Amino acid sequence: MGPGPAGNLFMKRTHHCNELRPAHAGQTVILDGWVHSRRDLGGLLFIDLRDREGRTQTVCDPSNLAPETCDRASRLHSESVVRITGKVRVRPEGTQNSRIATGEVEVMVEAFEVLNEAAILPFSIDDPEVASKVNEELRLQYRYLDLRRPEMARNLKIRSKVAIATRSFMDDQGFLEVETPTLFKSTPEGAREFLVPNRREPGTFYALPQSPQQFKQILMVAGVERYFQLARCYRDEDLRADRQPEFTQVDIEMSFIDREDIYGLIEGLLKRVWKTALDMDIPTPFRRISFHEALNRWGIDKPDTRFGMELVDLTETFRSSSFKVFSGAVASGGVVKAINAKGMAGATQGQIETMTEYAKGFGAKGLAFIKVEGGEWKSPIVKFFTAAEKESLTTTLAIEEGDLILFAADQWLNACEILGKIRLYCADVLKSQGRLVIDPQRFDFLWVVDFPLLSFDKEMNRWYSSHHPFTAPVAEDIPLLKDDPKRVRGQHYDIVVNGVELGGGSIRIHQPDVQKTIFEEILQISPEETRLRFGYMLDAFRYGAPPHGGIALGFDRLCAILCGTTSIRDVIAFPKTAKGTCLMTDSPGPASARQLRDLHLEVKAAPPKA
RNA sequence: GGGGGUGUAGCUCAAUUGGUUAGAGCGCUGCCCUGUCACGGCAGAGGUUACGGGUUCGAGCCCCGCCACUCCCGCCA
Repeated sequence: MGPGPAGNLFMKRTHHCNELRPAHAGQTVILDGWVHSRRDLGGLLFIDLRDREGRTQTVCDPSNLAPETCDRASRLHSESVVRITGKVRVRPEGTQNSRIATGEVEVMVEAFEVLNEAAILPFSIDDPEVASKVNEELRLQYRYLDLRRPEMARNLKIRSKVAIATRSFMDDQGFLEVETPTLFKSTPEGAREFLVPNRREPGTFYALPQSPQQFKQILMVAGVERYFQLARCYRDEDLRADRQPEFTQVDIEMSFIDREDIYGLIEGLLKRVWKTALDMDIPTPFRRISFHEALNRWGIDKPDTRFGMELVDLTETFRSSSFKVFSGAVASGGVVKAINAKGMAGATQGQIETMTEYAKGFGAKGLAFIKVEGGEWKSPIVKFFTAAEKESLTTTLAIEEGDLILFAADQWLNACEILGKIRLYCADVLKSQGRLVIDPQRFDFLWVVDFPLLSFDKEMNRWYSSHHPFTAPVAEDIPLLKDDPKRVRGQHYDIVVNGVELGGGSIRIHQPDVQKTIFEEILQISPEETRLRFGYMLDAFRYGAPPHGGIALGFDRLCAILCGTTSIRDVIAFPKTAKGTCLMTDSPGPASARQLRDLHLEVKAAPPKA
């Protein structure tokens, strides 16, 4: 054995595991890392050493190494941490491995030190095929092992690069990064909040912010002019693949600007991010689509435009049809729309049923469809159609053998949303059958604009803000506010990529009279209540508020898209499960009696069994 | 709160219509092996079929309950 552990005490690694090349041949190096795999040929023994950067093959050759050392090496477990000292050499002819970057060389082990012996692993992490299929429950419990997998390490690296690129870009653009409190106050609107009891005054609570929305507007009044923050946000709502109880936003606000400034800024930011993370040049400016067009053509306010199957309007075709389901819908002010799911005539009973359930979820009675199979239209409703109606369908929907036509006859918004949902379902089915292939390198960015400022709540019989009450109306629509609120467009915008809502924002109201109209006349909130809920903001706006606007991007979703995953859990180091628990730390957990007493809290529900 | 999916060896999965002692690959243990890189060969250990009930002569499989993970709806201004 070479230099003992004592001799190595202050010797650090000389290279990382993705660094050595033929040019290093002859050098004595020290590598630190994890035992990725071990191949014991009886005499020769290969140990692949892995660190964050990559892998290097090391070789124990019994002809120039003490038997005792070889013996110790042969008993190394996977994932033990070792420090290896040895001499770099070019691999013998024919034994190079072109699949790893260091595959032309190897390190002849002279000595090694076990820094930490790994126990037998709960799951293997050296085979990406197997590891990627391991139950997520186990991966989350042993997250530190999961994160060692090259794929997860890559995701962490991309996330870091994107965060740094964002800060660098925003700095270049003259923005200040300002931190805002995470101990905030409870606000009645919006998502359910996490509450933090206040020890100093019994019965009072902080709330964790759903977003820094109010602080960033106050910062504009404070004269910051250009603010951004990678802000942690908290929402106590049920989880999804793309929603965690705590998540990160790229939060941005600017003064003295209009919508175009935001579009240009975000296009520049995303250009920089895509270049940094994927070395891709994305074309700008992005396409802009009105809310109305998005619903009308794709049936959703965040359209995935990477494939067709667009909605077609058939209202005029069926206005006076003898098929009362269609003509009746038109007569009561609705529309008839359809999509052509090309190649889905073979849809199973179960698939048709799933789609029918979607339609029923929107209040429809059923789902009309036509399967074009064997040269004929197979459908329960086609017998009601005239020759002219069939002719019109064939033309407008470009019907061919193998198509599946799906109809919605309802009020415009509902009909659009039904088909929008079904369109996405059909795309999923076709994708799983390999009949719809989307280039993973394709990114369809677009702005959705001209959202309605207000929506009507039928049950409460009143208007409410589609976005939030500080969203400015489009200037030319302000006269409509009192007479025709429905037609007022907000200066709100969403940025969408591949059907994912990446972020949204708006130009805010900075004129007190418009704000007063919105609160008191449109939203019907009393001056007293307005004062209570938004008092400090309205106060701030009295002392010189610049016109301003901003946007927030979902940073986790952004990273997920860049990493090619659909679950943001894959780009968060320590995510929560769908029930909001952490399987590694076993949180949340009960509080001690002492803690509760200090906080003046009494727990009524039985604590979960310890 | 509601609906769907999954749960069998450490991991990934099998197990015919409810029928003998629940199998395979990887991993693990032991032995052999000097150019492997998913090394190879031989042998071996390893199971409360998530958990609790029920039906049955007999349950991994059927029924009821429950737990965990996951996807979706509601929810997320």
